[in-house]
Amino acid sequence: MNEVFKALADPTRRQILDLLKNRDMTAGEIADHFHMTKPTISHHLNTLKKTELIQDEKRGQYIIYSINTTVFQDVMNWFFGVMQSNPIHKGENEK
Amino acid sequence: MNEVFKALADPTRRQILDLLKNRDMTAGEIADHFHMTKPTISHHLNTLKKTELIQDEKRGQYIIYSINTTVFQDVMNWFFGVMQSNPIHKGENEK
DNA sequence: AAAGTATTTAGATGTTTATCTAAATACTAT
DNA sequence: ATAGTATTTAGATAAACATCTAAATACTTT
Repeated sequence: MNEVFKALADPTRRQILDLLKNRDMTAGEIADHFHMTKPTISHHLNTLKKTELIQDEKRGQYIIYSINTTVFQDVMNWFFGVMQSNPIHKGENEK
Repeated sequence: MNEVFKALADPTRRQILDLLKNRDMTAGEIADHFHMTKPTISHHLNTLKKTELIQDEKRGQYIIYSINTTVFQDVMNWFFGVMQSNPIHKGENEK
């Protein structure tokens, strides 16, 4: 879970997720959207893959990346948890 | 927005938010929950404050910290955006 | 005003991380 | 098999970050 948050902390990696939400893409296509070398993007893809935020599939000489929304559920749950303050103490902010 | 994600990337800072979701706390009370020096916690509090994930209020010799859920909305919106894949292309993952 | 408590600021240090270039691997097509 | 294309691995470097100790600031109480 900590690894997921760390993965999301980088703007390039979040942009990759934004790209993949529209359609699956090869590593090269993804790299073409950035002003960075392919090895750098490959590193970011690997970071995302390790957290299972994305998955890859080899097709011929290409590797196709796609988003995996399963892990997002967990992150969302943490957010919901934080946003539901304890009602006994809620309102103290306004004092 | 990038600063918010970077702030959330540290486990100690997320734990601070977990503490503050229950009740407001002084800097000292927060620090007592961790095996770290007070300056270190102070630094984390400052990072959270800069992103407006928390706010502080001076009361006498204490400084009371509280959570600010406003910013969480923005982060949540990003997540919702990523999780709604483009329907035209959705389903290609299963191929 | 002096002493005590709460918190932050300053400065230093070791670790992690984003990025690069160069080289390696893997597949395709001639 | 050779050449070409796609992608990753390895190794290096510089910047960012978490943490510490020591010192400073600010408030309270005697």
